[in-house]
Amino acid sequence: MSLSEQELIRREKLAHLQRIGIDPYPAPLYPVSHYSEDARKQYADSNNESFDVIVAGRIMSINDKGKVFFIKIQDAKGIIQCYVKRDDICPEEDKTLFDEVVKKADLGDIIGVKGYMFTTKTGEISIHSKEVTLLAKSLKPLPVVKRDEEGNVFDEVTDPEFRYRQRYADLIINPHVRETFAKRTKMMNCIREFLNEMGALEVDTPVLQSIPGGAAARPFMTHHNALDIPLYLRIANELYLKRLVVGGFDFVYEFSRNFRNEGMDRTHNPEFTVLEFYVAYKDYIWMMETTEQLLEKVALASNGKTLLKVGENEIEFKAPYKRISIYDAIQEHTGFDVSNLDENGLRDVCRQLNIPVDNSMGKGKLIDELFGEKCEHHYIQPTFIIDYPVEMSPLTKKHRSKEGLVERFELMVNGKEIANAYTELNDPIDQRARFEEQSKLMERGDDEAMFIDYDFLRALEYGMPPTSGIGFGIDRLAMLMTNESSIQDVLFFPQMRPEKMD
RNA sequence: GAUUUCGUAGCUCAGCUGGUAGAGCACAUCACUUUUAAUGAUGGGGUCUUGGGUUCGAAUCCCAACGGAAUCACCA
Repeated sequence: MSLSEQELIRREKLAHLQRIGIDPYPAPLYPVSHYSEDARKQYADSNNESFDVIVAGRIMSINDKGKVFFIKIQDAKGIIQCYVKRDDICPEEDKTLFDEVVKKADLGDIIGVKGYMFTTKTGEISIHSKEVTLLAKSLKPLPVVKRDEEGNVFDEVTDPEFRYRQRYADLIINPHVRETFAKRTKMMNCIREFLNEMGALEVDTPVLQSIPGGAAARPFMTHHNALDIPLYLRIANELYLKRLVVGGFDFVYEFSRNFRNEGMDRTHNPEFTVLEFYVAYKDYIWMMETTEQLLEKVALASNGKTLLKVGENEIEFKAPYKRISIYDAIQEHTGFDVSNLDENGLRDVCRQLNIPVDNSMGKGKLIDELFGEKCEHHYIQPTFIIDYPVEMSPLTKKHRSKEGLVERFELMVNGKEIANAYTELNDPIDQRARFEEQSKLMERGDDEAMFIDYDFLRALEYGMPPTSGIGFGIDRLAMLMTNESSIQDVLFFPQMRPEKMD
């Protein structure tokens, strides 16, 4: 690995510091007293009455005026300016500290500053430094992003490859990235609070599964050496949470990292997070109401309001949301009433609408195609699409009154599915028949059809209470709440092709 | 996986129809004891992603590889 000129200079500085006895990576704790923001606020709140502070952070800008330095350091809460005067930090003859630590400081170095709060001539609340300590030397030059008083940003680093591969650097130089991830965490905390208050139990279920169930997708495969068996990374946790409902936990939830071996794009990453929760003695109508309440709370928690700007659109998360059956949605956007059509009739409609079809597609898949191609993208405001045909929902209970349908809804927001919920199928005989139906689809060449999980059927045979369950795409929800258009921007470390390091 | 497009200094980018590279910031040295995109002076830094080809001559044209992005396919 060859080093750039700047990297060589920094390494020489490091060696020099060590030669003169200054440890560039000291071990003892540094007694930080304030975060930058808190110090500034306390100072302003007390009518600019000074007090002592000890702060620590990364040097983001250095303004060298000779025997006076203005150094801006960034900590977890913000940036604060430190005024460093040579004769203040080195009142005696010996000016080593100033000459070696302050004068030779680099952008990116982490330092600690002891001093007191004051306001500079130009009116900036700053720290008048009395002592400066090098806490960690930075050897790699950080991209320099400058900002002026009006908030204009100069030379912003926007290269996605740099930002995703070196997220640590992205987080240092792009404050809005830190905000995005803070919002994501607020959102998850809000969901936890909401569910915990309702009496839910957060649980962990297996990631390594011998039958990848609960969804239709290609799994990642691995191998367990001791047992000498293939194992799959989970594509969903649904069947395990239902086993827990059978076991007597009435209300369980899990933030499940799922893995699907499919393509990657703006809304898909091979590993992604789904919140699933299951509530005994409820149905999908109750679940719609709960979903509305939850999303309204989430919007408030992460943005302080319910009307959010998402790309070109303004989306209102205040409950209640519109509900429309999938057949009505298809009729509305295509003009075709497909509610009474059989497989061949549906295939005909698809052909008329120029939707490519093949013979492996069953009735459910065809309806799914129609909705996906012609309807989905129209639903910008939160909308529940309800009452799906039984063929595309092998884990869902049959509709209480409508023949051939199941009690299921998907929540569409900004033209994308963000949640999927059922009144869960708890009839073990029916469930077995549905699995067998999937088996036939698999034989027909549908590589997304579900495997039969006999242990899950055994669990249902003990009796599962009537239950409603839901899965939320947490990454997509985070995209909505943070107004990001790519899943890569709401994942700290999105999947990338490995970099060649030589 | 397919198509389109991009890949020049640590960063952001120029470099027109081929004549062996420039700017700003950053960096180095100096000046300046309240600056703020500080300023002034001087200076260093690039096998132009990699490998082939065309040509007297390639950052520039052609082919391939590698990496990113967008669109499509698969999926959430």
